[in-house]
Amino acid sequence: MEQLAQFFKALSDGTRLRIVLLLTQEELCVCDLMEILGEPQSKISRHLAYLKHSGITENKRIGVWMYYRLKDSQNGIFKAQINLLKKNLSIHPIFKRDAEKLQHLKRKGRCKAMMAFKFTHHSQNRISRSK
Amino acid sequence: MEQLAQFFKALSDGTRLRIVLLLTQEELCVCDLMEILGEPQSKISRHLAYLKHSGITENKRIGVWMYYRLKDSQNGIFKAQINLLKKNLSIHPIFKRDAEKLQHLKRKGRCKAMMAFKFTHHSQNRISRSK
DNA sequence: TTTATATATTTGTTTAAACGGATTTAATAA
DNA sequence: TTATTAAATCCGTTTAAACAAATATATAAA
Repeated sequence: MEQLAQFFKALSDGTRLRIVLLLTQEELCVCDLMEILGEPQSKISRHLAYLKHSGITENKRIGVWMYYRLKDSQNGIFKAQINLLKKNLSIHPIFKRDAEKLQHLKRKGRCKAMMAFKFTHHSQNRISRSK
Repeated sequence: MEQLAQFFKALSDGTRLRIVLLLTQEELCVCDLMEILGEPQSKISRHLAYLKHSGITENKRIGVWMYYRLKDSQNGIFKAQINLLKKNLSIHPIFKRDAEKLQHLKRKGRCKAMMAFKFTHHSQNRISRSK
């Protein structure tokens, strides 16, 4: 009960809703989300921490980047509610725009790729910085 | 967007979740909800006002009683989310218990019927107090 | 009219979030 | 080692809710 209320509280903020909808497409790092949402880093990080604490997301570190995704072993009710949201919000202007920005970002190269590109042009280091 | 966030904020409180789930069964007045949830009047009223303000419920007065129901012309997304909740929460102990209490209340007579009963035994007034 | 009842609203207090900007931490490159 | 970058956390302030208890309002009964 408390868990369910907390789930809805996590969805009761516009920024978090946008993040969750984007994460239904694929896992993303903080800088991807900063770029797509146009919000400052501390704000994105704070909301991601809130989503994690609410049992909605989980994350993994890859080098300097922290990737967030919807939690695999998520509560079945959570999963169903989010799937329904995804289905119904595909035409909503804001979410649609965010999804398009994500596609654009993928085409032009995400933060990781961008950094790698930058590094290859400043030095002879490998593309991947993974540990 | 803001409307959607507000919808989820309305569902982010245990008392309001219980009220919404009960209202999926039928319209109820404040005293019914007080009895089922075992919460004080001001708390029930406050949460009902919040749900109304969030576009989830509407109400009508019948005599002294104010009946609340899920808004007929509700946002389609809201309706879908609530339907899904209803479907998935029928086995949840708290909501199940609330639903049972409601059935019991209907069998033994709701507040309106109780008051009418009381009045018929103290005077010769009609059962219905409706204007 | 006065009285009783159902509900709404106010009051005063407490707690949770939200925010931008600054700082800290962790990883890696130089 | 130092420098750089991504991300987390802290700081100080502001706003929204939650609550119980008290009071106000509306309706209908006596």
